[in-house]
Amino acid sequence: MQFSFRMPVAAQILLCIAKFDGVFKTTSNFLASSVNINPVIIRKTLGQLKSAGLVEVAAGVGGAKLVKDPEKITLQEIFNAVEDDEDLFHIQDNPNPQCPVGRNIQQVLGRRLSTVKEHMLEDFSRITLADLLNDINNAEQNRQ
Amino acid sequence: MQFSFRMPVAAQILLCIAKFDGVFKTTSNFLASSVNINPVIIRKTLGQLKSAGLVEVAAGVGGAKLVKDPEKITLQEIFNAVEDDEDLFHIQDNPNPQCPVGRNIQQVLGRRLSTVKEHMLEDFSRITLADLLNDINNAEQNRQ
DNA sequence: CTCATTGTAATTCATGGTATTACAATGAGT
DNA sequence: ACTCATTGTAATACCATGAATTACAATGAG
Repeated sequence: MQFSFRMPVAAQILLCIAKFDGVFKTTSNFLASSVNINPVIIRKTLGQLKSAGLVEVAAGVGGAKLVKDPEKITLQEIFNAVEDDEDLFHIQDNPNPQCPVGRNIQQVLGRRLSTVKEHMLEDFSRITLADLLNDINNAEQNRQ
Repeated sequence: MQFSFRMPVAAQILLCIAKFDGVFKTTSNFLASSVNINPVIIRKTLGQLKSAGLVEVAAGVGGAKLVKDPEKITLQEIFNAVEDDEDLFHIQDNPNPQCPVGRNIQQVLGRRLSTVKEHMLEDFSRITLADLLNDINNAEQNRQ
């Protein structure tokens, strides 16, 4: 069990936009070929990133641009842009109200797990797009 | 997108076993009625918890018991018992090797995200079954 | 031996993520 | 104004997986 593609795809999209800014027009087809995923998924994701105020997309002409500096874009924003705001874990909806464990489990576990999720988001908030871009550039250098 | 029932169910099972120790025989049917889930799922989960060395199950007779004190059982153990050891996020398997972003994204994002997962597991390791049992008992008191 | 229970396999069902097709709307370039 | 590549979005199909369910042999105390 793991989270879906969404956040990693969104991150890769933003990395490409940042990396190829001014060099290539980053259309959904261009981005799709980097990620190796369907262009429609790219457009949908770009729409979510646009709603989150991270990019602007040129309808008609094509291509996307960052609205904020890579230093100002965190993985938390990216995560929130493409994932619903829901609990980390699915806790059974209808536990037995007759059972002292069942009738309290949602509240008890829910509280504990929401703290864990908050910490995860804090971790994400400390990772910026600039960090990732740096990582990519370093990895490219080491490759040679 | 969220994690499945598994870990919360496993936690509830262990809580019931701890809570009803010596009072009721905690068969899969008994546990299933507290969680309100199919008994087969309970048995499968109990099997995983047994493999992890957290409980012992009386085949034939029925009923399960904790092998360790609730203070010694952490949410991390429970999580690892029922979830595969895999990355937190699914990162695209076949990114474009021609693209400088595509050919490095797995390594770069993977490293960052595995750190986040480690932190999550550390959080889990600080929550014990005894903590949850306490939470349940407190919630029960406040209910009156 | 009996019988409730476990362990496990097999099957079905439902959900949700991803792929794909299709097409109207957009808007710079001519 | 027209063209045309591209976006935005709906609709549909497909598939993987989690959960429910059925079935039954194996277990082991009484």
